[in-house]
Amino acid sequence: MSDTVAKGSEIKDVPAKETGDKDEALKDDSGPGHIRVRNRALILAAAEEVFATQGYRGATTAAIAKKAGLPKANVHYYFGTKEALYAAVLEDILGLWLGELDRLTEASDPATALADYIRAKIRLSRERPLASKVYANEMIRGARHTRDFLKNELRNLVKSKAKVLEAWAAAGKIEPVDPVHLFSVVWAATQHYADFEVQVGALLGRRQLAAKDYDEAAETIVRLVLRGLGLKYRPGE
Amino acid sequence: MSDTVAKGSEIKDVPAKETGDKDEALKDDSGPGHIRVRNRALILAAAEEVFATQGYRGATTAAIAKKAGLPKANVHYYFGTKEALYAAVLEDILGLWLGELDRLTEASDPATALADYIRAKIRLSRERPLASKVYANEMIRGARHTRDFLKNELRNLVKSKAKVLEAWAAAGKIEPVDPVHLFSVVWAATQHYADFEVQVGALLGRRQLAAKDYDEAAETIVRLVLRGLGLKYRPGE
DNA sequence: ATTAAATTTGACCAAGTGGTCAGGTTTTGA
DNA sequence: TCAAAACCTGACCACTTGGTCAAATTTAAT
Repeated sequence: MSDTVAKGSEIKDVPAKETGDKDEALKDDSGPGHIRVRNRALILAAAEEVFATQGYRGATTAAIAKKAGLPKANVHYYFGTKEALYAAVLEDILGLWLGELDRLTEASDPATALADYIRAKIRLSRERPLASKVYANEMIRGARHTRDFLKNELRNLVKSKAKVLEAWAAAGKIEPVDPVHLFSVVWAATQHYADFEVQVGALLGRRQLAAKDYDEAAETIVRLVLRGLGLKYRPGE
Repeated sequence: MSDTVAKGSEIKDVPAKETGDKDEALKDDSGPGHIRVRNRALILAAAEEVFATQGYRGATTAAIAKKAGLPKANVHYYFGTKEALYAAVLEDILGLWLGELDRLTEASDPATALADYIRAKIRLSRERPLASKVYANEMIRGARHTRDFLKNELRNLVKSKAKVLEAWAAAGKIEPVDPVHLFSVVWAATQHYADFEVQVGALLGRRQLAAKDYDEAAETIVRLVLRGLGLKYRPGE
């Protein structure tokens, strides 16, 4: 099935017109390829929502097209197959995940860096819950499209951050901890507020989570993590 | 669509033959209704696996039937529609979730009770990862079949356990904490080892998680939670 | 033994599904 | 101005899907 993919690719394989060409300011207004850029963005946003709420198999190209305000054939014109579109959505999302870890450096203060990282992750859960849901769905289904990313990029990144934790521990700044389990707990806890939003909302008696809820969630997680590593945490910080 | 469900229900609406009739010992060997009990169990187990790994829409009744070793029409004979089968699978799972919370009572020791609860949840993630995945999928997709459960049973249970936490705090045994966020973190962290098993495995460089991994995960979570509540935690406990 | 109830199943169907394509329109660059 | 490239899209297709059904077989109870 997936080997019958690139059939009409002669038409679609345009120079790719990567966004960051020259001037970012006029990236979606005019100029050559601006239609491509705009429509791809429309489709990707629609696809993220449909994949997040319906799952991979539940997402239909027709539903994505409708949400993007384009005919279905147009979706296939830009992305070829549903699978390729899904891959493109995932690609977008993976970048988000890797970004925030920059805060954790050997030179930074453990308590501040960890707290900032957790708060940034919670902010991401609030601002991009759909991205988180697509990713969660992908993991649950066995990471068929993401296995290489997990085993290479993500694993290496965690390894490098493990060195930071070890350095902090060696300097007596934190207590030793298994980095994989620490990151797992932080990711699980923060992403929970995107993926299980409806459950948390039900428990809090709200239809939607409020800004305050995300803040309190972040503070709870920060408190557990800092204390768990032997650091001080003052609620009013 | 869902209103065209119970058409041939005259045939299927047998006295239901609930399992726990009289003698649990011979529940699946012989006697009237034993075929019904056996086949329903076969189908439910197969459905849990297919729903977990393929999502609701991705699960086909044909795949479920094949995994159960029965013809597809037989699946519809016992459960009517795919949606009803999904509901039955969820029903099974929800019971699991509510069970373990019994450990948290006002009379029990906070550190022991919480540690036991976390370890029990991790054990569940290890023993029933498919159930956890089906549940996670259901939450991500907006809890369409589970909203009442969340707003009633689960919310009330959390409210009653919140009283336990308050009592502990009032007695000076733990520091005050928002119960919803505490449970959210514990559930997120423990269920992560079922739902994101493949990610944790990739980070640890294993194909499958080992018993040791689950134990270390549990200890990490216990450590963060106990310390976060101002309780002592000794690694060698 | 007899009969009613329960179970089994191949064959079938209407409604989608991802994907294709030909022929059109618009945009772009020279 | 004009041709080439990019873009658009209604109509179409092969295949899958959940669900149905009638006829046959097995089980249960008297």
